Amino acid sequence: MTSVKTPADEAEARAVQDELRTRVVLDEAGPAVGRGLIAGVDVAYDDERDLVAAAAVVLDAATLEVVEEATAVGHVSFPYVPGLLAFRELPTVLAALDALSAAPGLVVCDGYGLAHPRGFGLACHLGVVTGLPSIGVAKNPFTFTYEEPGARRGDAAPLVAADGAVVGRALRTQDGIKPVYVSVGHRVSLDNACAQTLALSPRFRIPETTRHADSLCRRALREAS
DNA sequence: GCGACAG
DNA sequence: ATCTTGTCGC
Repeated sequence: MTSVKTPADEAEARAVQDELRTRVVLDEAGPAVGRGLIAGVDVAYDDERDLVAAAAVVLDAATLEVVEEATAVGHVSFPYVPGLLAFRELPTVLAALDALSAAPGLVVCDGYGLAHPRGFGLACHLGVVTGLPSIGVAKNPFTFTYEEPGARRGDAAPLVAADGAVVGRALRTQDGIKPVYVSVGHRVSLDNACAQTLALSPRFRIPETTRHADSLCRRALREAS
């Protein structure tokens, strides 16, 4: 059973990130591509009713078939503040992950990991509190910059922070389609994170894990009373 | 000081 | 994130 404390304010949230960031493990390669179980997580909001629904969908890495699904519904406990997304999403996401019958070998998050103002995005936070290998695959470049990668699937370019540090990679998952933004979460190398992302995106821009989790959390939100 | 800014 | 049908294209 894992959980995330809800900070009283933004300053406290940043302090929590600064403390937890020291626990991120970056010297492991991560699971082999195409083997084991991979979970995708995502959340949907209903600000009117103050609800948040999270979904965790587990795929067989070899076939990309769904093998298990879990959802959780809760109340919005923190506002959306760029850089503090984890405090808004993780409490419910962790509840959904806890409902799975078996721990996955990798968790794919909808957002960033190391590519973050304090080097501790959503994917790092999830990895540290669960102990599971994790990566972040975001749909937007946030505050980072990159040179346009080649036009073919698999082409990539470094994702760079304002200070010049490479914090991830802009990765083209489909020919001629806008890239996704991959960064390391916990216990996975950037090369492996990109290889995993490509393997999970054989047909669409967004990884199958995230696609399944996205549709499931929306359904869970609709069916929430 | 004023924006910009993952979801 | 969310408001949102049909439609253009492979």
